Amino acid sequence: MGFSEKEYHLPFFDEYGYVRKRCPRCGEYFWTVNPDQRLCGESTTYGCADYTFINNPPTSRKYTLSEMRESFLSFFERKGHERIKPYLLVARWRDDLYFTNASIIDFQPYVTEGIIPPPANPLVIVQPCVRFPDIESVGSTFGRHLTIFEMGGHHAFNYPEKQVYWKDETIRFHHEFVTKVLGIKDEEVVYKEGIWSGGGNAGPDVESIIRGLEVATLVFMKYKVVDGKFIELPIRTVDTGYGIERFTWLSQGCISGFEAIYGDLLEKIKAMAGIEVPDEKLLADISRVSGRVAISKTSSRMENWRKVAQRVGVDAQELSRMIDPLVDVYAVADHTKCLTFLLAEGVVPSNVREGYLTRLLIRRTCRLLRNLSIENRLFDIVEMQISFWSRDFPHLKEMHGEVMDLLSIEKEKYDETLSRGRSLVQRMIREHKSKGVSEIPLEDLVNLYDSHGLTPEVVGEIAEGEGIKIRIPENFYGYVAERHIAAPKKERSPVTEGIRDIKDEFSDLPETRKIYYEDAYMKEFKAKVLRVSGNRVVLDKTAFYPEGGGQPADQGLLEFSRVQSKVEDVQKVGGVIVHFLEGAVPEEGDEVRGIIDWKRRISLMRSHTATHIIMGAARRILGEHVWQAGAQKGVKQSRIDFSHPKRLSFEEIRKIESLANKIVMENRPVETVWMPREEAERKYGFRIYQGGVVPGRKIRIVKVKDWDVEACGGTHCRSTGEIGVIKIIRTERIQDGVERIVFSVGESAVNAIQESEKKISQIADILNVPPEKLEHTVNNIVSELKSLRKEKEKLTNCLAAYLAEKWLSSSEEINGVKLVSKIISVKEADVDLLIKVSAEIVKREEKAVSALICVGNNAQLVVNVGKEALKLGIDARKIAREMGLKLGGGGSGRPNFAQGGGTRIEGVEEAIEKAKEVILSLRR
RNA sequence: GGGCCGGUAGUUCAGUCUGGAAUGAACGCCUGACUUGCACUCAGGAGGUCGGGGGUUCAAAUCCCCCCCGGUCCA
Repeated sequence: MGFSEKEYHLPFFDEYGYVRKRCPRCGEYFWTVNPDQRLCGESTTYGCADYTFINNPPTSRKYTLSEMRESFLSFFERKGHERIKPYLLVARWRDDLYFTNASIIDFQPYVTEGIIPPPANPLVIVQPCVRFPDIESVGSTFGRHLTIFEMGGHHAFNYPEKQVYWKDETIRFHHEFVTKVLGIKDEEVVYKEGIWSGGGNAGPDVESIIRGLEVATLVFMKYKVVDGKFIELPIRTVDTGYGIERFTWLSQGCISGFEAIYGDLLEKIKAMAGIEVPDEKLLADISRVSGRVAISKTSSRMENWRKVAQRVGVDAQELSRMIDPLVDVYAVADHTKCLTFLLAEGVVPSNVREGYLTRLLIRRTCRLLRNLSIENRLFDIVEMQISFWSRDFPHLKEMHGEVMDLLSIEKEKYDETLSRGRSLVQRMIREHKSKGVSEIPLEDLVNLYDSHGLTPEVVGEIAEGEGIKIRIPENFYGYVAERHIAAPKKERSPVTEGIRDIKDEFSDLPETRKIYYEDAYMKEFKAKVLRVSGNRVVLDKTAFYPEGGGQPADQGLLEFSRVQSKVEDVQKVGGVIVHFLEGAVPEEGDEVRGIIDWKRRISLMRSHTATHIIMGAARRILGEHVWQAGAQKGVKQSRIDFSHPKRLSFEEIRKIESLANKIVMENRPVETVWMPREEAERKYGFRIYQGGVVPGRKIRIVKVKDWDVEACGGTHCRSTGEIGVIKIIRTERIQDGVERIVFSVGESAVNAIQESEKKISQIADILNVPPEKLEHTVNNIVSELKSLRKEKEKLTNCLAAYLAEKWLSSSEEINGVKLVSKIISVKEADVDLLIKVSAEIVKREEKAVSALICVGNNAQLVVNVGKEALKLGIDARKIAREMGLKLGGGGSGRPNFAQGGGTRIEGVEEAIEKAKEVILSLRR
């Protein structure tokens, strides 16, 4: 779907003499002031242009990143925009993506959907962004792709009743910035038409191309995409993205964006790795054509080098050898910055979500460093990144300790994975070698990567040392991905079905007045019935808390015309609260009395406030990386999940518990206030979003005095003392990097303590010792058990030797072998003993065959054949099988030893006879 | 959230597919011999609820189900 010329044909273009053209190579429309220009001028894989700013910048001077950022911000400030502080890298206020990957993300969906007003309008922001999809390209594209970068955005939100500015002004602002502030000539600036869509929104966009490099995208968001159709949005948003790093590179005209961004930091990494910088002129030539590089799942780095080599006129292999180390250094600079910023925000590397992406980044960095033979410098480089970026981002310094801790834990895990993997691969290789296979099959490579995290490169290294070949197909990762897709998908039943059913049913009703927010201690209330539908009742106001924020719904009674019905469940549908009754229902218009099950409700309130207290305690004991990852309150037990890289130690749990109870005992006030979202964010930071996304223009802030502040919709105690006591029951590990604390409060906590006390005292009673001597006694018992077991073993051996001797003396000679056959009751000897006796017999008499049956509820038999008897052709398996059949079962084993059995115990005599028969028949 | 791999001696692991004695292997540990001493070597020894619980079976480390713990890939 494309937009017509009308969408892009702005007064600005006519005024400045721009003409519209279509690029014959890439097929895109663009605007230029140069009537002779044929191609669009963007350096892409189509080859419409090269970077012509290398060693020849178009700006009037060189800018550092910091200067460029400031120029951008202050220009738009002068143009009436308010400067806004950047948001977090981890988009914790959204559930549809992990990282902030554009400046507009900060204002979606609440501002763009019109739920809350923007913090300023128009506004300007420089937002650090993280993007993982292009990670493969970082380095090879000389700075066009980065995993972490700063996006400058000036945004205007146009409401039907209030227009700020739209397309023409936006392009004029951009043009003035690049020409007047940066000093780039008009004719250098090409505008390319485009369509932007993302996050459910879409609109036309204009990309700004200067000397081959796309430096900014000006998006005019005016549609919502629903079922593939564009629907006009009431609020039209100017969404611009200026690549601050790209502008900086452009202004410096250096070899790559990395020189421009990192300066001496890059030089230090180069020096560490001892990089021989290739010929400057050749390097510049490569950089100029690097816009053609596009690495993806279908095109490898080598393929791209072939393209570049062809243009520059060198051998592709040679080019790769020369330039790969430098490209790796570029990627290291980028990745270490990114991981430093992420860890500084408290992201815990794990196997899920943003934690997993962070883990990937760290592991990738380690591999790059290994390529460069400076694996041991990871921490040095991160140190350098922290001090380098602290100038502009002071929080990095504050989080220095946390960053290093998280990183070293993760590094250790990776090292363990690798060394585990190494021995695994070695064993695998030796097995292959012993079978005469000279190449590791693809299946094994996939398995090693998928199940053990070993990349084919790592496997190759080990294989080389073992002298075995491996062949890595070019599309290895694509192949692995395909296998994942092939896995069958499971159908999931929609749990919200019931809710969806009633959604429309009550949508015409006014919002229910929430008494539980006005007075959380209201136990009874009077209200009017607005709607009754089946067992579902809606009132004009209610003190029943509907399920939400991990707090279960209230229960209780609804009383009307001297009838009481049980309130089973309470749900919120939009702003309407629906009560689910059991039994009789009132009439619409009735006056009813609601009675809350207060014992339940107060327990839940205590649990909820306790959750906030524990979060505060965990953060203080464990560190700033502690973020809530989920919570559920209950009457008996509640749980709270949070990010943390290690299992909690017993000591840590105790500290958290003690600290939490200290806060309880201090009886701190708990305050709840409603305030505008933007004000809350400004005042308390993004920490308030512990419980996840909280919709709405005004949000409810719950404050435990000088301890914890969170956006929360739950009901809370007035002061912490009401909780009584918090008892941590246990901890679990939900996922790598996510710990769960299960706890009880108040009465339930006391019950839990009493329960465990009871258990101890019961155990003490069983052992007949006072509880304080339990440990000692149990130790004694265990060691006694062990020594008794050994003793028994010894005696069994003695007994076996004795019985063997005894039974051997009553053996019968059959067909040249000495058959010892016995039927023994399980009361006299169990199978284990018989096995020993049997072994003893054939050890003593090599011509012996022992066939013993143990009879109890079933019959189990053991057959041993002595060495001499074996030579005569006697097979224990055959005897055991035949005997087993007589017992209604079967048997098997090895030629000299076999077992069998069956349930037909009356067949034991027959079985023995059968043994004799078999011996007769088997004799060669 | 889904897929895959693993849990056996203090440690690293065989054994699991194809049920039948854990004489398990190596390293480590203990005792002794050799040695001025150490290392090496040799001889001997200790060390196991086969992650837990159910089921199938005459018989389960092994097959089936559930749970716990660890690893890993993908969204």
